[in-house]
Amino acid sequence: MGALEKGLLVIEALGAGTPKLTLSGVARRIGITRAAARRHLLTLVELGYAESNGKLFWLAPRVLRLGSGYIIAAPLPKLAQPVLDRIGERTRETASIAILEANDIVFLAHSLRRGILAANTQIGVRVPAFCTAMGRVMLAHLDDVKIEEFLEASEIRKLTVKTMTSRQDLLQEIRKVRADGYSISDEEIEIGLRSIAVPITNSRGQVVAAMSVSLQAGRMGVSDMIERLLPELEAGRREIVRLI
Amino acid sequence: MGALEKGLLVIEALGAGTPKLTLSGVARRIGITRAAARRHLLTLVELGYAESNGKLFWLAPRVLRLGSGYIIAAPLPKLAQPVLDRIGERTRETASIAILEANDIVFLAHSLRRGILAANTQIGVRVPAFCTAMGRVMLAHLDDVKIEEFLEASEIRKLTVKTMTSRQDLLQEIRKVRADGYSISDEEIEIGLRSIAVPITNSRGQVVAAMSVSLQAGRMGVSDMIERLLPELEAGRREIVRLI
DNA sequence: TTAAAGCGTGCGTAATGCGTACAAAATCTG
DNA sequence: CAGATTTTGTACGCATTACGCACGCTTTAA
Repeated sequence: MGALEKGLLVIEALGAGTPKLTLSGVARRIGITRAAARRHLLTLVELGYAESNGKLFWLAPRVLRLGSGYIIAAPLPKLAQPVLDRIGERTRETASIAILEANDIVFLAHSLRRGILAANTQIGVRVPAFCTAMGRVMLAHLDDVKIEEFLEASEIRKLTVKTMTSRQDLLQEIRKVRADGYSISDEEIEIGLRSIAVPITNSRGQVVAAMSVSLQAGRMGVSDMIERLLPELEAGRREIVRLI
Repeated sequence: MGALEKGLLVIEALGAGTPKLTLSGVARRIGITRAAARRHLLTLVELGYAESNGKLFWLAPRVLRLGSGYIIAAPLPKLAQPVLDRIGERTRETASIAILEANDIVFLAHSLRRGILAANTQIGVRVPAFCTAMGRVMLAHLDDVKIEEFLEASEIRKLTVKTMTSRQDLLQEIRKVRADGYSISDEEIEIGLRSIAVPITNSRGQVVAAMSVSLQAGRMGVSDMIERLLPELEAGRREIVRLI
């Protein structure tokens, strides 16, 4: 069913990066002929998923129905929400769960907020996995070959001066996470932001998500995080795994 | 290009309501033959947008790439963000923008949060338009016939005891909003939540979004909101309209 | 000013997706 | 509990759909 595949790729192409694209731009980006791109774009416009001025094409709000469905329908956020809220209340910090999608983590739920929340942590937001505690904790349960493939496919870039960018070091770090059972990102995403994360497994033991607590760097040091936040996360993790 | 159309409908069907659906269930819900539903579902599974155990089908995280693209790529949230932040800072309340999508409003951006935020206001979240200030302010710029059609198509239900549910009254209220140029929702969405909203127009004068300030009912009365918050919103509105 | 490269579009053809018809479950009923 | 009946999932031949080539036009470079 090629039409569906290409159409979805077109939507992804329009959603990634440049907001408005020309017909040929879309064709080039996903490697199809211009004629095909044209047919798909015109169809998407007709269906209301895209808009056009005849020259450029861009996404219409209707595509929100496609993605948001997952977040609404997914069972994990619902059953994890009370656990997140409790952790948030007990630690007075922000607790979140996220999943791995391509090279990014995607936030699915947060604890009810107390105090100011870091800017880029809202539901549906994507952050490169390689530099986040949640990302590493999910990667740690892959075998080394897969991890290397993942790192190879990732666009590794410095988000802060502290971001680890050597693929060698990252593999080493993820191996360490695998042994520890948790991961910490110390200002690697944003200066002033520290996170600690644990994996969430389904009943068959497969890692399906990660849960984290994030805080301003000034509030707690790394060793305190392990001592005070990790037990909370572990308790929450056990509870969620039981519910899944 | 029927395959694409039906495939997208299948995704929407899987995303709406029941998280897991059977093949025939999908077919029934969108009015296609079971054979067609089967082909589309199998393709979606193969492409990684859906998952299945052979009997039931559900969405895979990959669909997040489709919807989130719009929010990331849309220009409005980006250029409105500083305005929202300024309003948030000056009023010490939460400022948001949203668009109208089908029968709902969808939040696209918020001011940086100070204090506690109402639970169901995160980016991408949908709320029925008929009972929100932002929804009504966007509806007000349609003609009466369209508004009646909209109300007819909406599932009007009481979210709180204060929710206005008579289609007559709602039309009347929206007419009033049209005259006033702003709209207030007084605990119609959630007890304890008041909002005031103004429309955002593009350079051709078409209403493309709405901007609001929301607050806990205890903090400010309706007349104070008009007196103190509306001027801020108006100033922000002018600024955004200039930038569009 | 001309050449060249890039872009969007119409058209005949081959493959794709269509619905019908059948088999297998699941559900109802006496 | 067995037969009847509805409901569900699957295979196949045909018609439609989507494919890419080729053409004409626009924009960029020489």
